[in-house]
Amino acid sequence: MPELPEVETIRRTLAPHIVGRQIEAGRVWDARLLRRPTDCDAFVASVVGRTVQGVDRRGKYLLLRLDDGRTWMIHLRMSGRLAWAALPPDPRVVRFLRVRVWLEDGSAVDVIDMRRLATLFIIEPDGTGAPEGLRRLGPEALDAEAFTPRYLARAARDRSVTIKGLLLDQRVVAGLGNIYVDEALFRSRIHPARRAGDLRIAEIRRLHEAIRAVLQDGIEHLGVSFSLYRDAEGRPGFMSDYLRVYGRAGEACLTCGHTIEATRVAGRGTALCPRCQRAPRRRRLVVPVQGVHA
DNA sequence: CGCTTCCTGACT
DNA sequence: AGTCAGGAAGCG
Repeated sequence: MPELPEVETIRRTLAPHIVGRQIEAGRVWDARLLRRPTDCDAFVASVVGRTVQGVDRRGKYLLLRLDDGRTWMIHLRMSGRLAWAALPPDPRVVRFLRVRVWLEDGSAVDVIDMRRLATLFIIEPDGTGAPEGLRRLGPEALDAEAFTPRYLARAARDRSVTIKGLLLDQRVVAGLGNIYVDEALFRSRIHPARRAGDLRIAEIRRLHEAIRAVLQDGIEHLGVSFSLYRDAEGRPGFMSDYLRVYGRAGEACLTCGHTIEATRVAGRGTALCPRCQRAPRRRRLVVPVQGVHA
């Protein structure tokens, strides 16, 4: 579920409650979320007694820095939530409570996940135990030094993948997901099924700017809450009100009035305005007959 | 590179 | 009953 703006919002709302506090106890209800270590007791033992020194984010990964140099890494995937709770768990979500740690002040932090797709790792100070995905992450989408139009142009050059597929690849740029990719492509007037290598430099520049703008908008509006997403204090985001194509199939384009279309690109549900986002040139299936004139 | 899998729930 | 869902890893 959560993409960069949602994970960043969770980070900001969780940090004040957990940084500087010691974890006194922990409980795991579903070991399927544990990736390293995979054993419940071993996992609990590695966090109990630790003080959280900071909460960082890389792409969609949350990184809780522990005082022994290790890192508790959480990826929320599709339906995961991270919630700070000063009270007993909300009865509506208690059936989805998978992991809970108690802090020294009596509050708790819950990992809630209906679909059980979220993953938890303990990473050693030297990086041992980090998942491939974290190690091979591309530059942060909002890092103006690393993620530049020039970088994006190089990443796209000669690539036959669709531009949407390229942007969803976390090795290329870290933090984008299905919603913000569709929004960035709409704002830059680029059709998601265009081949990445076919984009002109002016389009790459527009796209780069649109990516930054839409992510900043997302953070400013505390993320998109279609159903389950909430920040660490249980509040929904209101970026949904500012989406221009995602979730608006069948409605009128806010720019030109044409009906927003739902299709499938890069294996994902995709929303676009067929008038504002010009379709890719059809690939020529037949080689044209060679010249007949002398 | 695209397709499948990991899960559960909501919707058609 | 079948399809789809905001993610990513693993397969061929």
